[in-house]
Amino acid sequence: MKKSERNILSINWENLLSQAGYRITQPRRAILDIIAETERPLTPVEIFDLARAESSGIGLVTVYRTIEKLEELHLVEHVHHLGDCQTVFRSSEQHQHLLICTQCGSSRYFNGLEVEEQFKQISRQFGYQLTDHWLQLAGLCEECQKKQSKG
Amino acid sequence: MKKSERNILSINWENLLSQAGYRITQPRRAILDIIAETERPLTPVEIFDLARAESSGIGLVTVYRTIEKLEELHLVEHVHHLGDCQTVFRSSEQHQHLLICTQCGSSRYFNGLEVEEQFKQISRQFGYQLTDHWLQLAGLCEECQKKQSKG
DNA sequence: TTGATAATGACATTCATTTTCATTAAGAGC
DNA sequence: GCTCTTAATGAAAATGAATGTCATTATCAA
Repeated sequence: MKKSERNILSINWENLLSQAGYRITQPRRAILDIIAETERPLTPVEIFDLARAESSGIGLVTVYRTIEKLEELHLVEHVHHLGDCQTVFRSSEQHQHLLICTQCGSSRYFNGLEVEEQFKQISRQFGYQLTDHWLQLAGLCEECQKKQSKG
Repeated sequence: MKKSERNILSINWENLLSQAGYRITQPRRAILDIIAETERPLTPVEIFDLARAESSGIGLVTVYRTIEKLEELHLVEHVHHLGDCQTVFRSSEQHQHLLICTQCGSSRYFNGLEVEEQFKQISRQFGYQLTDHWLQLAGLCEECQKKQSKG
């Protein structure tokens, strides 16, 4: 990838990693770029393959370690996709929920303030002290709906 | 486990497996019993260990294969617990959502008809054709809240 | 420019899951 | 109840993701 093409998001992540005391290295840069510019969740191995295609010599271990740090800084999060929960996608700014296409994997966040209020009520009703919730919607995106009706 | 103690649910599952053309074997029976009578999600390996404690000689492969069939008949489903999504829990009768304790894992289903209506609206709004949703709440159950305030 | 050390990648290891295959046993048909 | 087909089994091997180890390298503060 040419420097001029680099994603603004990934440059921003570099600054945040730097501020957190982590060093910015070539392998790390390649991994950041890939996650930042991909519109769908990726597995560690997928990131590894993509990174190898760009700049050879990156180790899978480095991918895991970089994901770890990005996760620690809440810049990416784990996501459900096709029965796998190790896939990684960039986080949204606030706490939001994911809407993911079952066909192409393209994903977007949405705000779910109304439903979250209901979650609290439901938990109270059963005597649970709610600490966390996991909500993810899956369906066909507009693009894939078009393709399907054509094919 | 004595025959007289066998879980009604697991006997019912036997009939459904039978009707689907699958044979009822001793190992299968032991696995059904364990899943049916456990009030929290279990990993395949946990089921394997429990089954071995009861009747020795059961293979881990058999556990995987039995889970596969139970899942195919929608009698169990995969659940999120402690960063793992290979854990298995018995399904509810209708489509319901899971409320799981982060401490002891004890789980229960709840009805979420109101929220499901909102999911449809949200998807429409973004042009997605909703096919599936994943909702899971996590928190402390009443028991674990008591223990925590004591300790 | 230098030096402390964070980060790297190759390699080894662990562990869950899948595949293979010879043997066993369920259960339908007689 | 007995026989026979074949689904199901468990041991062992294979796979593959994730983690641990360690000598070498490269970042970046001083």
